[in-house]
Amino acid sequence: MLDQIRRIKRQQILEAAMRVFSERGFHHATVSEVARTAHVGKGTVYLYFDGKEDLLVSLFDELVDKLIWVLDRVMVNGASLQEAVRRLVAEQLDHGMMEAYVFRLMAQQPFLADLALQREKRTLVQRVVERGAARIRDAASQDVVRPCNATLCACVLLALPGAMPLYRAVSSDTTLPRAISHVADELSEILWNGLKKEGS
Amino acid sequence: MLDQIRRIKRQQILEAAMRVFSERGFHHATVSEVARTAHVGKGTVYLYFDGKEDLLVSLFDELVDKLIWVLDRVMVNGASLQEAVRRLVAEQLDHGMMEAYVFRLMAQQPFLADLALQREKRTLVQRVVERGAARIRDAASQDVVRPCNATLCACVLLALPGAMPLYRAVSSDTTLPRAISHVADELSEILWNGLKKEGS
Amino acid sequence: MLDQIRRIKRQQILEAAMRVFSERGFHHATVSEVARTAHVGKGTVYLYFDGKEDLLVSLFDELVDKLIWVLDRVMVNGASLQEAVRRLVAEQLDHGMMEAYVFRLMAQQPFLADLALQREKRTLVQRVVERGAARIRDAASQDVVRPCNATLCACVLLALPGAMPLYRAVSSDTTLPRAISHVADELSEILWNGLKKEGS
Amino acid sequence: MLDQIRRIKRQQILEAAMRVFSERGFHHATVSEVARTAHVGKGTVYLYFDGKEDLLVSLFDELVDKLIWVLDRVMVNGASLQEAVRRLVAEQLDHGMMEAYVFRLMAQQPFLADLALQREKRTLVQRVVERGAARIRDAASQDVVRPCNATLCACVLLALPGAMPLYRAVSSDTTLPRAISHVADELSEILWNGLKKEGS
DNA sequence: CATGAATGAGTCTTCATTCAT
DNA sequence: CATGAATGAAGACTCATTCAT
Repeated sequence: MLDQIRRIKRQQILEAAMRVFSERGFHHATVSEVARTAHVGKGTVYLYFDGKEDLLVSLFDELVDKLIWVLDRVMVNGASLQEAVRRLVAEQLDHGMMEAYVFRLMAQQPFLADLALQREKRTLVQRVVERGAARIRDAASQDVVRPCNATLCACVLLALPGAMPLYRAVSSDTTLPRAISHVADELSEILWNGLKKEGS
Repeated sequence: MLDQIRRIKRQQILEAAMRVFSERGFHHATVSEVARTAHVGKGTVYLYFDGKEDLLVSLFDELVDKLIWVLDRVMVNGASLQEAVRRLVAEQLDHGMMEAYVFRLMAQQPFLADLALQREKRTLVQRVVERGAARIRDAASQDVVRPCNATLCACVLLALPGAMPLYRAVSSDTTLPRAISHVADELSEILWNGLKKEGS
Repeated sequence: MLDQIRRIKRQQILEAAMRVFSERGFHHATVSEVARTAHVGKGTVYLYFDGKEDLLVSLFDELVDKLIWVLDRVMVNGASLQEAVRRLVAEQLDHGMMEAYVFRLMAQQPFLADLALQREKRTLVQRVVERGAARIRDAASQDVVRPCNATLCACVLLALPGAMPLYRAVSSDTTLPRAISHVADELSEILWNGLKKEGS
Repeated sequence: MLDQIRRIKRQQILEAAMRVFSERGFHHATVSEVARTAHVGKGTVYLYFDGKEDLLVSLFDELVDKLIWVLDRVMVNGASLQEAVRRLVAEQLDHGMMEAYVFRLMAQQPFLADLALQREKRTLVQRVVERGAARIRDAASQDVVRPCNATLCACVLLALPGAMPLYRAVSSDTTLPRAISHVADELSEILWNGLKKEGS
C-alpha cells in the first residue's frame, strides 16, 4: 500500500528525469529541475535515487526491460524480426525520441563517473544486446537470415535509431513530423534487407 | 612561415582535445587537461579557440571534411559504395574510436549552449549527410541500389559506427582488438545488402 | 518568521559586503571574502544576490533609501537644510566612510557590466538627486536660499563627502579621528554659506 | 633627440590610457586596448611604464602638475580664487571629464595594490591639496575669505567636480551638452559664496 | 628598441549533495 | 518521510606580465 505510493512517486521522478534530460541534455539539466518537474522537493529525489547519475542508469534500466520485452514478443521468423526493428524505432519516435536520447547517452563509453554505475550500465547493455543476438541467432538457425555475427547485428539493430537525430538535423522542422511515420518502415526495411537470407 | 607554426600548434591542441574528450568524455574533460596534454598553457587554448565548445565544433568540422573526402573518393558504383561504408567504419576504428565519439557527440546530442556554434554544427551535419545522400542517389540512378529515401540512408550510414561502443561493451576487452578488423567488413556488408538492388 | 531569518541573513551578507568592498576596494574584493566575512558559504551569497555587481547595487539601494530618509526628516527652513548637510556627512563618517565609498563608486563611476543593473543604478541616482533638489527648491521658494540650479546644488550636496578621502590622505592618521567630528560642521557651513540667501 | 621621440611616445600612451580608462573604466580596460589605441605594441607599454597601475599613477601625476599650474596662475585675491574654481571645473568638462574620472579614481582610498604606488599617490594628493590650501590661506590672510580649515576647503574645491557625474546621470543626454557651459559658473559661485568673507 | 604569442594565477559562478527542521 | 536552504568543490575563462625573436 505504502509501497504502492513509493513506486508511483519513483515513477513520477523517473518520467520527469526522462523529459528534462532529453530536453536540456543530461549535463545541462539540474536535479532541481527534475524535482520541480516531478512536483517533489529536491531532497526527495535523493530518497529514491542515489544521485543524478543513478537517475540516468535507472532510466536506462527501465528502457532495457522494455526493449527486451519487445524483442521477446516478436516471433523468431523473418517477418517479425523485421517487425521488431519497426517497433523498436517506432516506440522511440512515439516518445519524442526521449528514450533514444537516453539510450544514446548510455551507449557512449566515457560518461559515468561512478564506477559501480559504470559496471551496472555495462551489464544492462550486455543484457539487451545478448537478447537481441539470441533472437537473430534463432532466425539464422531457421535460415531466414544469413549467417552473421549475431552480436554485432544486434548492436546495429539497437544503434539504428541513432540515425534519427541526424535525419532531424537535416530535415526542416515542418516536414519532419509528417514524414516520421515512414521512417520506422524504411529503417526496418534497410536492416531487414541487410540481414535476410538472399532469395528468401 | 609563422602561419605554419600557428597551424601546427592549432593542430596540436585539436589532437589533444580529441584524445582527452574521447577518454574522459566531453563534459568531464577540463580545458586545463587539454592544454596540459597539448603541452601548452591554459591561456593558449583560448588564443586559438573561442572556448571549450568551439574546440568540439572545430574537431567536428575537421571530421566532416574528412568524411566528405572519403565519400568523394569512392566511385558511384555499388562496389565502392560498399567500400565507402567499410572505410568510414575502419577509419574510426583505427583512431581508437575517438573520432566516432566526437561524431556521436555532435551529431546526436543537443547540448551546445552557444547559439552560433549550434547553427554551425547543424550546418556541418547537413553538409555531410547531403553529400552522403548525393552518393546514394547516384548509385540509385545507376540501378545499383534500390530506390530509397537517400537522405535517411545516408543518416543510417553515418550512424552505423554507433554500434561500436555497444559492441565493445559486450565484448571482453581482450578479444575485441583482434576481432576489430572484421567488424568493418561485417557492418559494411549489412548495410550494403540492405541497400543494393536485389538480384544484382 | 522564516522570512525574518532570510531578511537577517541578507542583511548580514550586505554588511559584510560593505565592509569588504570599502576595505579592499570593489574590484580587489572577492565574493569568497564577502562570504567568509558574513560567516556563510560562498554559494549562499548567490542564493540572496544575483552576483557581485548586484551586491553593490543592493548596497547602493539601501544607501539611497537612507539618504532620502535623512533628507525628508529635515524641515524646509534654512537651518535644517544646513542640518541635512551636517547629518549626511556625519553619517558617513560614523560608518568609517564605508558608505561614502559605496556611494562614490556607484554615483561617480561607470563600470557595471550588467545592463539591467546599470539602469537600476541610474534610477537610484536620479531618485536621491531629485529628492535633494526638491528640498533645495522648497528652501528657495521660502527665500532662505538664493535662486539656483537646484538639481546641480543637490549634486554638490551629495558629492561633498567626496572631499573626505582627500582630507584623510593629507592628514596623518593619528590626528584625523579626533578632528573628524569637526569636519561635518565645517563642510556643512561651507555649503550652507554658498547657498543661503545673502544677508539672511 | 632620441629622448624627444621617447617623450612623445610616452605621451601617446598616456593619452590613450586616459581615454580608454575613462571610457571603459580602469578595471574593465585592458592593457592591450591601451596599446592598440596608442598604436604601439603591448610590450612597448611595459618599456615606458611599470604596469597598468603605474599608468594610472602617471596619469594622476600629470594631472596634479596641471592642477597646481592652474592654482598658481590665479591671483591671491577673491575674484581669482573664484576664477580658479571656474577653471578647474571648466578644464575637466572640456576634456570630456576624462581627467575628472582619473582624479576620482585616485581620490578613492582602497584602489592600488602596489604599495610603492600607493605612497606615490598619497604624496601627489598631498601636494595638490596643500597647494590649494596655501592659496586659500593667502586669501584668508587678506581677509577676502572667512577663516576656515584651509586644507579641508581645498579638498572640497578638488572634490567639487565629483558632482558632475551625478548631474550627468540625472540630466537627459540631450540637454546636458548645451547646459554644460553654465555648470562651471554655477559650481564656482556656490563654492565662492561658501568661502568668501560675508559682506565683502 | 619593439613586438605580440604564450602563460597561469586568480575569480566568478554553478550545481550536486547534505541535513536540520 | 519530505523539504529546500546551505554549502564548497570544481571549472571555464580573463588578462597583466614576460620574453624570445
